[in-house]
Amino acid sequence: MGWSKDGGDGRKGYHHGNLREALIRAALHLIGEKGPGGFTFADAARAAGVSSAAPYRHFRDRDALLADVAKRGFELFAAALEKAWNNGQPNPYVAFEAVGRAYLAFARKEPAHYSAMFEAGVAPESDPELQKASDAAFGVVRRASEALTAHLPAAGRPPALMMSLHMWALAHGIASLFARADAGRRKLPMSPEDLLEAALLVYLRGLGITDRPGV
Amino acid sequence: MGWSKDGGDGRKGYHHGNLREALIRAALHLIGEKGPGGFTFADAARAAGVSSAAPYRHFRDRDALLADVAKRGFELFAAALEKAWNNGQPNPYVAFEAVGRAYLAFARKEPAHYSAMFEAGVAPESDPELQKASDAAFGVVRRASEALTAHLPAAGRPPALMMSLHMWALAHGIASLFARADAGRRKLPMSPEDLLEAALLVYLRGLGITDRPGV
DNA sequence: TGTACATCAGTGAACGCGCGTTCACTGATGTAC
DNA sequence: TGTACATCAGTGAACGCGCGTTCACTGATGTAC
Repeated sequence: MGWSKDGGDGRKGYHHGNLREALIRAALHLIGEKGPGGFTFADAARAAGVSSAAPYRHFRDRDALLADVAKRGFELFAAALEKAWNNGQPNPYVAFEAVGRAYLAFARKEPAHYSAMFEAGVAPESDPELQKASDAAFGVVRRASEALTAHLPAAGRPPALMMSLHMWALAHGIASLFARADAGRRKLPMSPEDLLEAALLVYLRGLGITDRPGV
Repeated sequence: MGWSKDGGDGRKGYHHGNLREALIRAALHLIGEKGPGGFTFADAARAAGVSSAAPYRHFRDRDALLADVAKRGFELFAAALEKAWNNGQPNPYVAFEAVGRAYLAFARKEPAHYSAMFEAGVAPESDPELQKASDAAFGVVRRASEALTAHLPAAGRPPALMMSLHMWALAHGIASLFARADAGRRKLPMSPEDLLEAALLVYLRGLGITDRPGV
């Protein structure tokens, strides 16, 4: 709807004006509706109000468009996590919880980005920019883990890398099983956010982080 | 290969003999190669050495076949977890770890089943048998969690349902991110099994389960 | 300021292809008597 | 034991459809002078 010929996208007659952006938005819409598999180049062109040959001016093929969607997704994701982390304010414990909630919120609010990022089979190594964006997102979790474990006695301190992988996997598992938008979602007798927060609480207690440190 | 006309499947001339099974095996092979999206009814028929109209004698459509694959996947999955749990022997702690390893092993050894179960958008509620098989698999984790928490003082004892959801999400997250077979797999500086075992260790310590109980 | 020209970003027609699905059909199998 | 018949599980030809991709083309835009 929004992106056809007469939409507010700056389409000016023969030239679209911003077809690249319009195609990406169309892709997001289609992926959101039918999953990463049920999105075609031709469909995206149609949604953008343009001939089926036009997308080739902007993307090598369908996979190139998908990779671009994944890349942008990781950039948005990294920004959302970074914002939630908020430099560890007011304290690392509270900020870490906020990161977890931001993770789930992203999966729920941006299902198309999320599935392009994690379920479309796009290899992060396939594109340096994609890799970079993906690393940036994980980097937030990693730094947050480092901040949280920094005050523990060095002797039994867990590796921050390991902790961040645990948290990433946990959040991803909860998002994939219980917070996804499509029919595959499992029923849950509580909110995904509560489930994640409870797990975080137990996990941190297991690490010896028993209450809000610092301030 | 194995399932064409002259394979060892009991094909006897005009009648295939066991086309239903052959189609399911073909589907598993194709999903394993190209993902749940990249599998077609026509392809499955071809792989089974049969005309493209033949599958309609056994499955209403493509989705019905996919649902069947998911159902069988859950049945195998439940059996594998059950076997690993081994009635909590030699003790619940060791047995629980074995369940976690079995979870990852299944995702790795049966990628086609796994993605049909969790990533193909098949709704567990769509078929009572599918739902039952799915519940059975989760039931193993749930019972294992109950056995592990049984010895804790009733006062601060965590709900076994919550614990089992945490473990399920954790194992699923690790499997999805790091143990999948396709291009989407993330690199990991350790084995998925080690990562899961370490997380389990921390989590159980957080619950107050500090060492192997019982015996 | 106007004009000529290069470049860009679209068109639209065409192609081959494989998929899903239907249809009347027919070979093989099982069973009643 | 043999035969007639019903049923089952396939065939193969046909259809409409949408996709991906290529092609020569052309309208719009920007710029040198």
